[in-house]
Amino acid sequence: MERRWYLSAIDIINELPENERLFFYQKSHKKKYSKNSVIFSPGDQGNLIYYVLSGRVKIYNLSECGKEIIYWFCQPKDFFGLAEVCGGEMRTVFAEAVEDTEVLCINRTNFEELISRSPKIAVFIMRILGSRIRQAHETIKDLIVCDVHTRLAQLLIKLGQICGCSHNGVITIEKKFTHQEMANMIGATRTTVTEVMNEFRRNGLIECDGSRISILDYARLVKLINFSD
Amino acid sequence: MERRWYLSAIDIINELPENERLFFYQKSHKKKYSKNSVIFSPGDQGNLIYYVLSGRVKIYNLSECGKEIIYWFCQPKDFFGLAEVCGGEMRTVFAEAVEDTEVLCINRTNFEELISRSPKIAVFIMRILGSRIRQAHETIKDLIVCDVHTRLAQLLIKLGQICGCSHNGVITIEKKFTHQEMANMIGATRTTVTEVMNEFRRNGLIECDGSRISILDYARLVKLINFSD
DNA sequence: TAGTAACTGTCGTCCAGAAAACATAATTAA
DNA sequence: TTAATTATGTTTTCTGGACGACAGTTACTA
Repeated sequence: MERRWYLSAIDIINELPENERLFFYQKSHKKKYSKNSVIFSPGDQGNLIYYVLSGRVKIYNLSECGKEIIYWFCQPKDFFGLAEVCGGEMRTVFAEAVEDTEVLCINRTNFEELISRSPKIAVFIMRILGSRIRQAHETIKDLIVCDVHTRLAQLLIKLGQICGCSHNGVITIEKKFTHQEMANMIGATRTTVTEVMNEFRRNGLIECDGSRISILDYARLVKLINFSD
Repeated sequence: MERRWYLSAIDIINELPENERLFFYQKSHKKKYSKNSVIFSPGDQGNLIYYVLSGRVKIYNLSECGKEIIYWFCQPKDFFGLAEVCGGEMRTVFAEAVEDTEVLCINRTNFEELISRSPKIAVFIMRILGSRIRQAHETIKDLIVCDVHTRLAQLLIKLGQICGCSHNGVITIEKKFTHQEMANMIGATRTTVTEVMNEFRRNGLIECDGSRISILDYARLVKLINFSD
């Protein structure tokens, strides 16, 4: 199982040789976005790559009827906005700061210069893109073959891996995701998520206390995934 | 709307400067696969990139219960196997020749050498990867918000764009896709696809004659998509 | 040229989960 | 502190489309 789900697979900046790292910092500039502000929207020209320094960014889309589909959340050390930059294509998704967020931006020209100076970066970026493709494929598969129970169990496990703290067997997810957000991550309705969460709780798989979710029985949650479908 | 759907967005080889193209040919070697042979499977080490010369390759996955999920078909001039190569990761999908197929292969080392000689190639490849990500995201959205009618209408339009011939208003898809294959492309069952195809036919949207599908009323098919959801 | 295999057409049955509609917390703002 | 949001809990109805089961067609292949 891949560790960092919808996130980039590697902390590229810190794996870079010293001089490339410096060059990256030189060529990028810092920007700040306050909570709930939109960083880019579908239709915008995709000329910037973003690297998260602090905060959290939601990558999502809206259907014609207003339903939100969340593809992933970006945390510090993640890149976003990569997919459209090389062709200068239009954005097809929204990026929105869900907390006050600081990012580094680098524009297309500088990015391409960076690549030509250090092909190693290109390879890193391709790894990130590759990992995103694999993730998206897995999501497609899950939407087709798994029911909501399974998708939610999977989501909990993934969230646990990304932003959970393990403490004698119990994994606690501190960052609060609302049922609505979880629903939008797995393509379900809020009500169904509420129901299934409570079912999981009644069965002793998880425990919810206001601001956090605890995975009590990781093993059984995993089993739930494998024996579905 | 993007023209070349699940396919790569550009004919990279022929956009390349002469000497890089030659270098590409030098460093790659030709392989042949007969119809129905598997090129790679999940779990294989992903050390090769493939470029299709002739034939057709299906990129797909199988769920635990044996259901096939088709991500795309590769045609001549398409790359596949890109996503795992830069990290040398394991394959997570199947690639299978659905016709007798000839490909050029290039291994990781040579590929990285190629990139370092010509950063332009890296940019091209990133464009392909980016386009795949966008496509995958659209598929995810469609699975979540659209019903089978809409997804099938969309599929027909896309197939028309990729392998259709236009002839005074009628777009004919010569390449035969079975209902089962179409179902596996949109995450539906074969029976439902059969039913909806017949409904489309009864409504004068399409016409099926043995080996080909004709789109009679493209405009109405498009309208069907936009007024759903 | 039959015989088998792979597609297509059509029907019932059934159920996961969407949709709608409220009631009740729990936060946030003012 | 109180109003106004925003999040959760629950129940009831309704339906798209999966699933299973066959019969009829077309197309390989031997």
